[in-house]
Amino acid sequence: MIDIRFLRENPEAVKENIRKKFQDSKLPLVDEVIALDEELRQNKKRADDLRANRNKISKSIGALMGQKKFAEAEEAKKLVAEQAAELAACEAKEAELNERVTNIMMVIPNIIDPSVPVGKDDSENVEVERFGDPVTPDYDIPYHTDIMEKFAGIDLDAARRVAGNGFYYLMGDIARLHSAVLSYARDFMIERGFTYCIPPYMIRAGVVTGVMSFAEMDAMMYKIEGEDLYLIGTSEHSMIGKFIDQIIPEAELPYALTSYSPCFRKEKGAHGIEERGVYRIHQFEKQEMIVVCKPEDSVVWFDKLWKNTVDMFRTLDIPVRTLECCSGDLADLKVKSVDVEAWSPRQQKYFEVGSCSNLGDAQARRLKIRIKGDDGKPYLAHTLNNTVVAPPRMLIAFLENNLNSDGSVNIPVALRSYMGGVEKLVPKS
RNA sequence: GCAGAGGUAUCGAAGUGGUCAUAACGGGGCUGACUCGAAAUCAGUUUGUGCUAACGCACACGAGGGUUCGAAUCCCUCCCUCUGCGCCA
Repeated sequence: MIDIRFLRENPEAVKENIRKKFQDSKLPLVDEVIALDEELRQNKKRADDLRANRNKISKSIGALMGQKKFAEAEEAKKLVAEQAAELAACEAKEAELNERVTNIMMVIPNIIDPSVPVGKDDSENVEVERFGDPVTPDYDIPYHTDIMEKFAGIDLDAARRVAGNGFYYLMGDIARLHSAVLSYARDFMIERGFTYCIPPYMIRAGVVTGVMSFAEMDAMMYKIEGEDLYLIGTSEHSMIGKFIDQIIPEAELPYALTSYSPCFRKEKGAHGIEERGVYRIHQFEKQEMIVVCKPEDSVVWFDKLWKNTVDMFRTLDIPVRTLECCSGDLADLKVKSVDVEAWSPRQQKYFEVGSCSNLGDAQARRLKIRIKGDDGKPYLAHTLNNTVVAPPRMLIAFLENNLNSDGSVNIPVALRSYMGGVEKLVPKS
């Protein structure tokens, strides 16, 4: 959500931004919202004047009653009654205009960073940098569930009976590997100065609508029957929700937090939920990082954030690359975003394991996350978020890249202390 | 889950239908005076949002409705906190 004052003063810049995102159908909304906003302000002025007048008269009634001038008080009451209908009409109009303006502002995309490459869709995303050699071994890399099954590490049949498609049982060494990766990722981020958090895994509707659009909510969120609660789709939801309506003293910033949570997603309409395995599933776990900072610091934080993920994957001997989201593929709330992708030797391509986003002040404006400056004036914060690691999807990359020709899986040095000291996992069959 | 008490600015807290609402009183913060400096003392200052060229005006007393000329105050619904009892990892 952008500042309507900015839109009012720079309609051409907002239109240019819409064109860059290939959303030309939204172009008329700019002039429409300017006109509606003008009408809203005029209407508001009139309503304010009517309220001011009513307040004035009401106050005088109090004085008249005190002096026992009841007849005059009755006269004054009539004056208020005369304008009551107009005020009611104004207030109804105000509410309606307000809603229309907000609805439009919600779909006007955030102003993208000048560095974002212009492109129509995900096919035009731009590889930024590769880290590590994407090696292709001379032996076959099996499908990830087949690797897991060699370790008696996954039971999808039982999961389907118990919960349906999109769920999994991880077992034995594979389950331990899953927990080890999360524990390692947690400590990795703590060492880099982030504060570890465990947030609520359910949030109220009021928080949900604050952190995502209605369409996203419908496609992603599971609702608890009979309660005003939703299962979180990522800890970002409850972590950003933590700051709703807060005015944060400047001295406390930045908040650099790393949070763990299970994530629940309906994946309604998403491609791939039918695919066998743990690539796209209804439930997974994630170590996340989020930053709330001063506006001038968000650009620097953005680079620090994605580098953390790259570094973490490199310590686990997984080749990765960063892929910059082009203008057309960038979600409307985001200023800039890069995906971290891991190399899949089986598929001979990189696939997404994390996403780093700078939301600018758009999320803060919706959620009223403000900073109190030294001069006492509050201003909007900037927010960022990034995936540290999200297993079990991450295990696909881990297993494929650390698999040996004999079917054993290397445990990188960094992870060994979390795996009881073993250097490699040897299959059971 | 039941019963009782409560939710007012940065904190504590008064206000229970109008002349006590930017909000008493107290603490804290900031500015200044005194001081070599500090403490103490004294004086001033200290909510947010929207609209306005400005003066100002409006809105907000947990949230949302209602009654009223007028609501922090009365009524309804919901949320949260505390205390006790019950239940429970």
